[in-house]
Amino acid sequence: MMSVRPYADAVEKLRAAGLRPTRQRLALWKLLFSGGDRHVTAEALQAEAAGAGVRVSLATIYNALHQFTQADLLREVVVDGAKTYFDTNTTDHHHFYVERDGELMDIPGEAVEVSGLPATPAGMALERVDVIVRLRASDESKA
Amino acid sequence: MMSVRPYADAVEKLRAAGLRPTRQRLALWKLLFSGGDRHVTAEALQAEAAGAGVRVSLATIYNALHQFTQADLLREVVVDGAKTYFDTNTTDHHHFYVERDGELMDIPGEAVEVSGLPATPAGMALERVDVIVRLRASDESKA
DNA sequence: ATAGTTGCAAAAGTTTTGCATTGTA
DNA sequence: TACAATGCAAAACTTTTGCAACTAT
Repeated sequence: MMSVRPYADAVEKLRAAGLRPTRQRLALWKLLFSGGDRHVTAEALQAEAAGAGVRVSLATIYNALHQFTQADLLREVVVDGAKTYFDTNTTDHHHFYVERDGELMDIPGEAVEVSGLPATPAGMALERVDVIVRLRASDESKA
Repeated sequence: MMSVRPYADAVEKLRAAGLRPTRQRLALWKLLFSGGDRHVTAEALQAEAAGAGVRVSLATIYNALHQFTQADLLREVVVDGAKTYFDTNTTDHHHFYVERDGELMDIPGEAVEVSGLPATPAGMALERVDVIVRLRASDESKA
């Protein structure tokens, strides 16, 4: 018979990824995938979990984030040397990045086209093309 | 009268940037700008300096790299959360990145065009558009 | 002589690791 | 019960900071 518990989806998706549906992974899953697309850092996710009454160690958060990434449930986004962002949107897309706030926004991938790229060097295969549009508040008094 | 010492250019460029042409900065300058375009990490640059018989502390390397960056003599490139790269090419251009080797290659900027980007959000000004083409060795046995 | 620089070591920050404990199946 | 996952604390790393000693002008 079919389960009617919440998380039924999550349980199956985790199993499909070869990951046991543990309490922690389910809690993180819910935080990550309940709303729309999200961009989180390990630290922010831990704070959220804590706010939701779930105690998860940072080590476990990192473990889960990397496991989810390997299972193609998350995508790592590199925009700032200081912090690693994980994106719940794993489809082909790009990013706006507001350096001052550390805020990331998706740019749908279908619209964007990059032309004029040279051929991939011999012996190399194209893995992915990342476009990062860096923004600053236009009313910043300086610069 | 005109100086015929090596570094004459460097001395002037540093002065123009408001930086004293100290022994360390001149040595780093030479390492950075003697060849063609280069992509270096702080650690790699220190190793190079050491190999050239110049002892410079990592702290000084970081100081110099950031000062050069502020003076628009270098450009910071973010491709990997673990390490910060500095690029001696400050003109508008993009990058190939081979994750496995941590190798960066320039893609001339004139050729590349990014189209279909949505309008910059209200109150925001466009700072820069970075295109990173991630590559992997095509003969990698796995994945 | 003065003010900017350097070097060191220690601090700060993020991410990873090792191992005993716990929980899932 | 067995094996994977967790949590903690400590380690590993890169980058930054503070301050005494040094050096360019």
